[in-house]
Amino acid sequence: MTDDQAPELPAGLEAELGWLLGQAWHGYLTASQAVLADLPAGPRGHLVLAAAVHGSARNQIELARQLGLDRTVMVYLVDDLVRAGLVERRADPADRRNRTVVATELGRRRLAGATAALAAAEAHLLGALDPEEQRTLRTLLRRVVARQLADRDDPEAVRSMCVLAQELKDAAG
Amino acid sequence: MTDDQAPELPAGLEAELGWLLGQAWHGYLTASQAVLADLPAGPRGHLVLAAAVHGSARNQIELARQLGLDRTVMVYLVDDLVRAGLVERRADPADRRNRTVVATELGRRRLAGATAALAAAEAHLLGALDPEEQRTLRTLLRRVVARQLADRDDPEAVRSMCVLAQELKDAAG
DNA sequence: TATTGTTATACTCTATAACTATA
DNA sequence: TATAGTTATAGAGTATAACAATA
Repeated sequence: MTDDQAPELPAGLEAELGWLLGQAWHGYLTASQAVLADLPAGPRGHLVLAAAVHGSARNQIELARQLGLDRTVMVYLVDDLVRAGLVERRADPADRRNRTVVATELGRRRLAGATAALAAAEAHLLGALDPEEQRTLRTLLRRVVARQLADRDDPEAVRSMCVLAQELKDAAG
Repeated sequence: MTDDQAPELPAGLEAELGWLLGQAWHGYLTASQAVLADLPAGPRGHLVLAAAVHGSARNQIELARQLGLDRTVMVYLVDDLVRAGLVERRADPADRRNRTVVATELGRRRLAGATAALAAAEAHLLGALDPEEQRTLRTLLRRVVARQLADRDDPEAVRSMCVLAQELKDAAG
């Protein structure tokens, strides 16, 4: 058992960030889908349900922006959760265009179970790291993602990256 | 500018591993696609091209297993790279079922440019972290992924996780 | 006119099965 | 029969545009 290192990979690729992120994401998807199979829309349904229980958004668009989803997929996700009786769409008296997504009592109970199951999946996924390292990984990821979200609304950031990349390409090719 | 923390997220979700991994992966995909737009098949084409240059696999199935791809998508990726003149399929005299994927001279040159461009994208993506932290993140991810790959061929691992998740669900719900 | 929610459409990615050629 | 490569097909996920209701 050489189980801590040596995933059989072409040399020079084992530290490839894209490959690492892709594999980690794929592993999370697989594990969370297996564990949340009985929840409508799987891991993304859990995300929406959790937000509904917390009640942090006044309408679906705000909810979509918070979770990094498109407003059109939010419709399908909420549809599925409504059909399962886990959330309700409530009209906003102040602005009748808004639909506030609120969790039902059943939704709250199911969220508790789903969160516990997801915790087991995450513990399994990060099983190679000790608790301190797990905290470090989450912190680093959180900072990377925070920067990303800030850049997302800043076209200048992406443009300057592409210009730099083109210069490097010209220099190398 | 509160730009280092506080991505506007429902409380309790900002440390959600699945959300963090999904956002990080999405950010990597977007950045790498922008920077590798002229490379066939984008970031995955780069992965295959890099493996071809390194010459670590004797046939397409071995290549697919190394990169964590399906053998059927490998066909499309290699097709695209062949059409662009970056790699060739060579018959293996010892076993004529095998196709060895080898890089052309043009492929080698394009890989150098693509790798440089990708490095710029990664630097931008991890710009919130200092070099030491970037190394730490890669190391932690590598260990997580290595464990995953080991588990992937071990059905017992997934099963035991699901059993534990069900127990937690029953206890919570 | 702008915004929210919704629907329809198309495109990509993925997963599966089946077919061929070799062994 | 088993394996490597390929092809075809269906499903999920995503992105875009268009539409109705409301502001």
